[in-house]
Amino acid sequence: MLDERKLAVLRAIVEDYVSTNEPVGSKALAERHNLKVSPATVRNDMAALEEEGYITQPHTSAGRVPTDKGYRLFVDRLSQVKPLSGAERRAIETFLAGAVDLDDVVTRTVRLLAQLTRQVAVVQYPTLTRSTVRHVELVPLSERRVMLVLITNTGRVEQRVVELPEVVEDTRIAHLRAVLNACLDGCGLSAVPDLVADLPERLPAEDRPAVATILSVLLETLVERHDEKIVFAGAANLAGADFTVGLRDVLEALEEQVVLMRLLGETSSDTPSALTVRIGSENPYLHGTSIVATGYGSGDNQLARLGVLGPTRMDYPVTMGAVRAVARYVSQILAAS
Amino acid sequence: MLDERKLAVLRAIVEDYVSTNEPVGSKALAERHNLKVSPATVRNDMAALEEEGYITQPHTSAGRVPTDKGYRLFVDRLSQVKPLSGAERRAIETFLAGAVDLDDVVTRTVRLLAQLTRQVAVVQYPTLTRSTVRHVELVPLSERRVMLVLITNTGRVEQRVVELPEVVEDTRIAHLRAVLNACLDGCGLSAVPDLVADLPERLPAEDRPAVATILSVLLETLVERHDEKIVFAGAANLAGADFTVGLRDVLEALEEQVVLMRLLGETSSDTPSALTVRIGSENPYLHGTSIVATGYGSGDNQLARLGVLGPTRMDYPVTMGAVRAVARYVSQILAAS
DNA sequence: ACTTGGCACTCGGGAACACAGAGTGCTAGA
DNA sequence: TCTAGCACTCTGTGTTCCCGAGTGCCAAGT
Repeated sequence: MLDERKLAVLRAIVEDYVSTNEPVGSKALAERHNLKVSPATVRNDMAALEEEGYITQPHTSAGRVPTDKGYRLFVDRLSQVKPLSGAERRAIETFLAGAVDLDDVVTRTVRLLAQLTRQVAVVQYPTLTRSTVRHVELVPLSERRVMLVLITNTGRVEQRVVELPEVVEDTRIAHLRAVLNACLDGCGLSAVPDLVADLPERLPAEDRPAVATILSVLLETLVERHDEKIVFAGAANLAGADFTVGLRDVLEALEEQVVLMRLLGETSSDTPSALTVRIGSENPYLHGTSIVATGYGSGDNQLARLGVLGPTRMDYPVTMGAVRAVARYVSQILAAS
Repeated sequence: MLDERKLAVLRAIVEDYVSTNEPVGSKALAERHNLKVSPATVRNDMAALEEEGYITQPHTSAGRVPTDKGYRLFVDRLSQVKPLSGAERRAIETFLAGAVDLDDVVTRTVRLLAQLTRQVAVVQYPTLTRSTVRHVELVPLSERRVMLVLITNTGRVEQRVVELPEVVEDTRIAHLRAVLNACLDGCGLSAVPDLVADLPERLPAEDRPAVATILSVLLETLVERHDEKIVFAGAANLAGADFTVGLRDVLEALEEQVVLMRLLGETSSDTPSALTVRIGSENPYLHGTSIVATGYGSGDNQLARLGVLGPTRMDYPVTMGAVRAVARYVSQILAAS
């Protein structure tokens, strides 16, 4: 059905269209790529490709444009991820190495990725669920208020102000802190609910109301942050691009955490670090855009996802290379800290 | 020079143009607003207004459009801030009251403001400089690493991992923590450098290298966050608007903290809570856009600024009302926590 | 059987043009 | 000082026309 040359034609069409943003015709194709056949032959191949749904023409007597299906075939079989240049790799490394805390790592990552790909970059904050507790701190603020601070091994810090049901002395707070840390230090966050379940019973009865309140806030903190924050950067890169869907819709999606989460997709449990490419109508919400994403995190412990979003007409090999490289470096940074 | 009726004409032109986005002509003006004079008279007034530079016409034989100078006069003398409806006020209150921590307050505020004004909202994080220290925490992570956590009275938490020059026992860390808290608790952040200056000398000589390292990180934390983070929301609202400057430039400015900071402007020290309106070319960088901003914070302690950015052609009375109201409510929330 | 050159056909986009309508400035009269 | 009338000047729109890029198909060549 699709012999070698037809695939070469498809590849050429995708590459030309991506770089020129104009429907590509048979004549130009035969010239620019040395296909060693005449425009007429190319036309026949193009007709076949159109028949199969890989390309289409905007109007009669215009050049051809790849369809989503065409891009899909291109990504799957006709292209290979383009690695970054040495200079780019070094730039990434030094830029990310300057980060001072987790927030900073994420901010730098998202900006870097946006600049590198000239698309919109999207980064999900590392999930807490797989993190472990490094320290729990209780800071008395006033007689009946305590600040609960939770520090994880990824450097994340969560804090909540807890209103106590009754006055609790500082020494009792200190004791509770010691107990909590002895109990939780080094444990995975997902194990926390089980571990603290019988805690009130192991403490003096008079403390129970306060302890129960504090624990409920602690658990709430874990749950609330389960669906994690997502940030984006590079919206300015959308200004030039033309989507089949309106620019407004794209910007709205970017500010809607839930939609963005769906777009980034789930990390497939078997190959978490594989690149996911969603093209045009393959996307759950935003048709007309493509997404290149991957999981990141240290080693086998995948923490979250990052990727870029752009028009369907994007340079997939380069974008995929950038996403993969950035994911690797940020994983490295996180593992080191 | 400008009698009462001419001012009325200018007001009518601004109002009409803002609502229709089309140059407004003399005939329509005389009809829609009951000026009780004929179109011809209006034309004479318009000629005068144009002479003075308050309005202009895009081409000969098109209606008139306000200039920046015209909007300025409108804002200063011809309009009054439009208060929000009761329903809106209640909605703001309940929405902001649901915030769980400082991050959440800021996020909710910026979204709220964007939705309310249908413009891009910009909120600066409360500055640390005027905050006071509520607690300093040192958490031993390993033999030579300590996490420094700084908690302020605004609920802000800053953390840094400190690499120590030598092994320090936990008990000595605990002692240092006690000393630090005794020294700093309740003090303004700006006073911290002075307060810790002689600290190393008051401690055993063997601890000095470690103490010096920790203190330098602490001071660094204060300095680094001095220029504060700014967030925005509602970029989707830019999609419809037309700026004289390109959409791309606006989006770029929004992602550039420094530029955004300049746009929000300084809180004037004498009347910190006054509304600042910058129209078109009055803006330092982004000509063609207007900014309505104000300081916020509890009472006389102005913490930071917030505002909205939109096209010069904006509904100033409504926008100013929304900005003012949101600033008040968020100040209230912050004061309570 | 595949490739190639030739040829008629289609359609989008740009240039040239005319026209209606909105809005203006000006002048004369109330 | 305001108003009515009038001639003038634009922009935007609709029409027409034509060029050129690109196609599909067919017949001839390898």
